[in-house]
Amino acid sequence: MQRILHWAGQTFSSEASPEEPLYKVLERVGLPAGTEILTATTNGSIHELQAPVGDHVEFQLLGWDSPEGKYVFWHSSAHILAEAILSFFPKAKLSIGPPIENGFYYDIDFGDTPISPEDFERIEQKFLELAAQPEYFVRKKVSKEEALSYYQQRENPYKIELIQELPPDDITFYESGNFVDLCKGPHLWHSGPIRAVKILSLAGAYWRGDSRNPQLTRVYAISFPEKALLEEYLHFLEEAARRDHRNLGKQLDLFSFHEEGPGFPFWHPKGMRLLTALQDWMRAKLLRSGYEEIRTPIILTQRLWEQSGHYENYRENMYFTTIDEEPYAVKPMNCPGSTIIYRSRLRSYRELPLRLFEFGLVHRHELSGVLTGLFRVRAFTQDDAHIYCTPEQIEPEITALLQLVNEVYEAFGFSQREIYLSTRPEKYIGSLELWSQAESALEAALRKSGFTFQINPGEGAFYGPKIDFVVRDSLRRRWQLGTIQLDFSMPRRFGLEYIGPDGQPSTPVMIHRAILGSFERFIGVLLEHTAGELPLWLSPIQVKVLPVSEKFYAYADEVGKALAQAGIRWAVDKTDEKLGKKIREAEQEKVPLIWVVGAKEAESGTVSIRDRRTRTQSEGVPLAQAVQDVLQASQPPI
RNA sequence: GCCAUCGUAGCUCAGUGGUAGAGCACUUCCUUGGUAAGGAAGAGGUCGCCGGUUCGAUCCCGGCCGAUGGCUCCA
Repeated sequence: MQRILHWAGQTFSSEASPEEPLYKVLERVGLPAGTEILTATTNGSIHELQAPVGDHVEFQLLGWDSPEGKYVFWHSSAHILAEAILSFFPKAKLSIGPPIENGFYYDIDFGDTPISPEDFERIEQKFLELAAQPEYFVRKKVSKEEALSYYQQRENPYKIELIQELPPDDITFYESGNFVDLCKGPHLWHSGPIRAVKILSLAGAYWRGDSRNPQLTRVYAISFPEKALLEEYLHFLEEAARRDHRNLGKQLDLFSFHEEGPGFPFWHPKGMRLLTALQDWMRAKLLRSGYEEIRTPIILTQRLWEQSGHYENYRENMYFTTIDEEPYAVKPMNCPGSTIIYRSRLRSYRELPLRLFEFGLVHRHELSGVLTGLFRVRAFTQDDAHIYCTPEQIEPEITALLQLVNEVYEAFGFSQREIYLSTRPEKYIGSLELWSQAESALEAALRKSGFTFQINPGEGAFYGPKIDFVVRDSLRRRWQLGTIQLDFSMPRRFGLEYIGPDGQPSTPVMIHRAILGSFERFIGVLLEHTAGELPLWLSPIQVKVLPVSEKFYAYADEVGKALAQAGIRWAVDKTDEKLGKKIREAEQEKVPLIWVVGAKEAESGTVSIRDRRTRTQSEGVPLAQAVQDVLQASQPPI
């Protein structure tokens, strides 16, 4: 039978019998089987190189560049890692070891002899020795009894549990070297291409992700076909660490965290300048887009949260207090407050859509172990809004919202975006008719706006479908920011109504939406995206004035006054240091514009500008013109 | 909350069973300087908190607090 192979844009063909393994076919036509070519797909599913070709005709051959190649590569690496670990920890019990987005892990019960980071080096060395032999991955079909008795001998309850849940006629072991593991595959033909490995970290992980189960040790690692690729990856990790917003927050004196309030950020003066610049911009933009601003109380009576359903479903994450012997709760969300304003008087259909936004400060009790800088905090300010509209208005509202979201992300240079539409889950409230109307409105709006999006079937909230927005930063990391959620539940729970043209009351649809998500988290993302080099319009200090010596303080103050009058954020450095030192400090502060003033400038009423963004200098710019230039350059995007 | 690792000066970190150090920052003095660190002196720590072992603990042990990496990527 004739087989067709696709590799690197070329097509090859060869005769092969069904029993012949795929790698033999490759070798016959002179392709780099098992070195550059790691695996293959046929009809969209992975076909191992060592597997007989069977009656498949067409094969797409895949290397390191493909997700499937990496998947197989890392899956096999997990086996080698387990083998290497077992050589030092013979009593360790394996559970599962899958490939992940960046590398792979293995969850292992180390019993009484725990692994520590000091063991990493010798395990890595052992790993490379094993991989270099190389080890061939051999698939073996075994009976359920065989499989069970193998792991009963080794007293491994995890594998036994897994086997018991498997169909009896579809259990496979993979052998590689002296190592055997229960595994469905697929794997590399052999370990030869695995030439570099790094054990990254240890973490606790519950067996099957359930906190009632025993906790295993998860060993994270990553492997590569070239040492240079590992180096590159380690550089990426270093760069990510350099951009860590927690470090930048400290270095740039923006915010801090303290034992006195774990998970509650303290905003310093420069951080507040950034936060308010961001909020001012957002506020102006929303007011221009047909929104009205509201503010609702932080503490509200517990009865309200019982009515909204939060008390029942979200109590674990809420803070409670007592006022005049009555139970109250600190708001974890802004929506109930918004509905109170909605129903504060009778509403007409003529008012809809009613768009109310609130920069709402919410408090949520997050588990202590999940707190992470500004990314996961216990108090944050959402750029929240609630749109009350009729079912017919959903589509135009979503269309307008998509445009708004687009403009906002574009303003920060988040040009790579992913959009997800989540549809009706199994458990839902509201009528099927309303759901399908809403889902098709969301989809129609997305299509009309020309955005590419993915559908996550059944992933919507029980109270309505939603759209989620994910951006990629300059290091290509993914961040979920905005969300648009339709809500059929809350308007009913709170008895919201509007009077229609026929004089009869109807229930509005509520759209919850946040674009940045929370200002705190967004600032964290923005700091990592820009490595702290914020755009001029957001910089806490836009211009730093550096007098060459004490003699020019008076002129520096004059310059500062001009900046202040123009509404530009500025600072002057009056430390007793030489100019070089002041420049260095200002550069490390990541100030976009440095204005040097000395004898020449004072005399001629000019400034000498050092621009961080263009790495250029221009001397003798008249003060008035320099101020105008900054004003113009610091205009926020639309 | 659970697991692992960590917690020494404002920051970054070194160090030891016999009550502690560096660089930067800070204060003072000298210096009045032209595009990424001028010089000198000084001040600053109950070595996260509580308890235990010890003649003696920052160091060893336990608990607590906080931080970091993880904890629905399922053979």
